[in-house]
Amino acid sequence: MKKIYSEKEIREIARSLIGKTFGELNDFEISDDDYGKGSFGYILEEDVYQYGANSKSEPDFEEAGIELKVTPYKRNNNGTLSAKERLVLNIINYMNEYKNTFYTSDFWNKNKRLQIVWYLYEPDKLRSNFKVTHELLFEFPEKDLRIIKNDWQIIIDKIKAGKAHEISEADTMYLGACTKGASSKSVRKQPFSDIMAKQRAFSLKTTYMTQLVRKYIANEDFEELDYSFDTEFSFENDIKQRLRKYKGLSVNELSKLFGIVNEPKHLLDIIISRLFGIKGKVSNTNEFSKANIITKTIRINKNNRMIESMSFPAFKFTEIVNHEWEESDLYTYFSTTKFMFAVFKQKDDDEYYFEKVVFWNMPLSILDTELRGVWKKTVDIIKSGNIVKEIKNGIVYNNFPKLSDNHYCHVRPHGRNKDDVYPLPVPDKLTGVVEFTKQCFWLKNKYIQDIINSED
DNA sequence: GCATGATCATGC
DNA sequence: GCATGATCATGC
Repeated sequence: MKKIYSEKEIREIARSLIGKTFGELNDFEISDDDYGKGSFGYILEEDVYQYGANSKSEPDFEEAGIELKVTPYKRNNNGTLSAKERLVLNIINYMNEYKNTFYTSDFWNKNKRLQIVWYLYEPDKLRSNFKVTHELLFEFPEKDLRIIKNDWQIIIDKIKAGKAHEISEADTMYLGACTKGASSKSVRKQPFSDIMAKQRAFSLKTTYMTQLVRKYIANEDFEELDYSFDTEFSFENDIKQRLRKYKGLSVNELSKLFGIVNEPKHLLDIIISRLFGIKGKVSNTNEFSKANIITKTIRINKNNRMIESMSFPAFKFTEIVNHEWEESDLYTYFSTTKFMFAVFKQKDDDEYYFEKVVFWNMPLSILDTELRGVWKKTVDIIKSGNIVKEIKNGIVYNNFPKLSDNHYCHVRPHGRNKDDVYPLPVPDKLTGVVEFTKQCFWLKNKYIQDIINSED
């Protein structure tokens, strides 16, 4: 028989879990090998709360209107805490969800109140020894809810446009649509296109969950952006609006305006921070962190050209060869990261002037084709050990995909200097070296330029 | 002016 | 000391 809990009872039980391991909470003797992905949730459902199965679109505790979630966090090498995963919520029913408004949606019905149970993930421990450490009855703060409503609408608009198969987690800020299913072949029908779309679930992004962990577990504070709540509110438009008044001001004028002395290399970055009226980096603010928005400054020279391609974190040769595409760092990075490009344009006086900001994320259609190809080629080269092409005048030429090979993406060095290396899984055939200058994937300047030109 | 390798500068 | 965003240097 189904048990009915009041909110108070739910909370009391959640509190009673703190300090216990999953091994202690589990009635049956599950061997450690049998702890699967969902087993901690299962233990709470079956052994702790014993509420049994319920109808899918209702929250776990229907009468109290509370959904139960168990989720891991981890301690990083530098001592900070992070969420280990996104928080996966209900599967998106493409055929129905679009008929709803936000407040009648399956998402809202099921997830408006979340009883979160946190456990500490420790890589060296058996899973049965993972311990529950914190709990929280979570409701979305009003400021977040405005953004989440907007996120929900972005996902719905893609379904309505017959583009459910093009939905990317990076389309939205806090509420993502992550893939869910046994494999990438888990697909389902969508209402306005014959193309089968990957099965996806609403989820709170890993970065959003990390902020919750840092706020509620580590008790940290973050600088918050001050943005307006217009009726037509969207975060991106609000940011663009407030930056518009600085358009046409030179770097020099902006430096004076914000009292920046000298001309450090990251001057543009500082200016952007000051444009937002914050002390630290824009990307460290509450909003940008939660939404996983990375800022990049772009300079367009007076001949209307973006000189430099765009670099990203270096990859490890030994790790990149061990991943399938969909679990690779490159795929993860571009399928979950949104960018804010701050564009500065050079005029005839050689000075750079603030132009605009452009929000962008990599379309899946390019990520899954072009970037995948470049990534695959790179992996194959590393695996074969066929890395160095020739050494001429002390310059080491390699076989990695070149700028001229692909309109979107290529590979180039990225370290302090060429002696800044990572180990190779296979020694280089030509030279026999067992480590090589750090490399990263770059996005081609012309591709980025097309993106920023297509706006405004 | 472009392609590609190499390196700088800052923050943590 | 290292990771990362950003930019430089050289040869064609």
